[in-house]
Amino acid sequence: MPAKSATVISLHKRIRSEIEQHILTGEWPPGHKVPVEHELMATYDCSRMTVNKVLTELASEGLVQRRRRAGTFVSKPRPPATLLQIPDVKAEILALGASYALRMLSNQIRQSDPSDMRRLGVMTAREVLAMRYVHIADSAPFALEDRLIDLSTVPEARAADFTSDPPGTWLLAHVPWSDAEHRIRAINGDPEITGLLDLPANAACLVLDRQTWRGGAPITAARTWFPAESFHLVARFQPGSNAGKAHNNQA
Amino acid sequence: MPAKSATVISLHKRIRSEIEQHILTGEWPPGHKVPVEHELMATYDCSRMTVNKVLTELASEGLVQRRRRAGTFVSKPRPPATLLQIPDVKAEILALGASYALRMLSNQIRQSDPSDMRRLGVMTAREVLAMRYVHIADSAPFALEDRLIDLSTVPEARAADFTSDPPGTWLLAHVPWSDAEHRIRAINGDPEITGLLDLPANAACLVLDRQTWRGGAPITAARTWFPAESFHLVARFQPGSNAGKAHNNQA
DNA sequence: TCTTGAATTATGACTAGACAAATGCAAGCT
DNA sequence: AGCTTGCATTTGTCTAGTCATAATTCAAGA
Repeated sequence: MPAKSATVISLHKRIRSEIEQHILTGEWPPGHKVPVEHELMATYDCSRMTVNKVLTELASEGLVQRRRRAGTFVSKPRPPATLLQIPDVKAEILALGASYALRMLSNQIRQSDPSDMRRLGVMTAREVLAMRYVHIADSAPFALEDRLIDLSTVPEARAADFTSDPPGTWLLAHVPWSDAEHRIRAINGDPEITGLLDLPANAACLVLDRQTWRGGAPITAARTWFPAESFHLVARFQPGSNAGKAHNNQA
Repeated sequence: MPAKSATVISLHKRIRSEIEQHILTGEWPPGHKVPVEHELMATYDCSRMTVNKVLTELASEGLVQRRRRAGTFVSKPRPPATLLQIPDVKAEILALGASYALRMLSNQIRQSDPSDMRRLGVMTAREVLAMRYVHIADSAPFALEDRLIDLSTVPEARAADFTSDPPGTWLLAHVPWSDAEHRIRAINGDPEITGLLDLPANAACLVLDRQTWRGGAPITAARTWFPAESFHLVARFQPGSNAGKAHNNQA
């Protein structure tokens, strides 16, 4: 009988956070097989119900997937919650039945300057991949995107090919994230923006700022301009356990 | 020993959905005490672990709150997920340190016309409360709102006083919801809108369409216009178990 | 009256089993 | 080779308890 005294934190919480760590740090990448319940029983010297509780929780949150006889596997970074699907502009365009193309306007690897550091919310310099490109649907500009990727968090991005999949789609498919933030607002477009989107000067645009983290480390910061009137965001949801806090601000 | 054969659906799922029904239909209003675990054990003729699993799940999703010795209670409709806090414009304005006021432009109870029915997504006529008003922050227009409340779902709204709390705030505090949908877009405001918000003609606005349901029944449909540049929406979230599906559309 | 402290009660955590259901795999058959 | 079938593995669900912990209630004492 395992001693249970002196455990300040409950056992299942400890097991849970250890497994989460394995997944979040990338030590257990998507598709990796999590040890079966009997192994975890042995590892943590506890009963099956305890590890089952943990794995069931993680599965209900989508972090892992479980299949009888097969086992438990780390989920692929999921196309997720609420407003999150939107950043995959390529998938959205294809879903509309249009053809997708990417026009890269600029693309460089550089040391982060103060403005980059502010966008990523970090204090120290690092290498970043900075890009600006236009999403093209059926030969017409669909959205303009300005993106920064933190290469110290996502070194794989250095070798990624963004001609078939745009950076947002590539990141969704390859990098698991633990936190995200969206800022949405409307602007009267300035000539630089409207010009790239083939819009009349002063046309309204929907601007989506998106930032993601993995653990505490920044993954990417992106700003996307969508032409107004031709585009809107939809989100459906249940009250659920969303721990995220939402608020709005005046600039 | 309870028979477990012939149960096509698992026991804890059945218990769970029954309790959810009690809450969602309003039979167990916010603050209502859920039977203690031993009572539920007797009701469903099962072990404590089974009802505990159900109640723990519901608690983790925020539907109920549990306190040792006190018991389990239905949660107050929570100021919830992702972008949901935004609709409480009054709270947002007060949080900014400004004074709040409501200017009611129109307010009537009527049989729903075809346009109302489309907004609420229903096929049959019913009584609705239709309002248009401006949220005022420090004597200046902050947002314009057009709202429809389905009085067959929320008969209490008939007697509600919207001079201190605007309808959105009142609903958040009084009516639990099970589903919501947001549509967000930017528009170049037409003169009617910009006039009411003291904006130059053609100024960009952020438009938020919000609709909520309880069970399958519509609660309310609201459209809010926010001046661009002075306002943005922020949402932070984790990948979590958000069952909601999100997508975007072209109009 | 106010405070302290103990009894009570409900949840929280966990165990050590049980049987059911699904499914991947391999052995055997065609 | 391709197909079927049975078996072993793994998760899914559930039981009937134990001990721990928090918090409310209530009564005794200052």
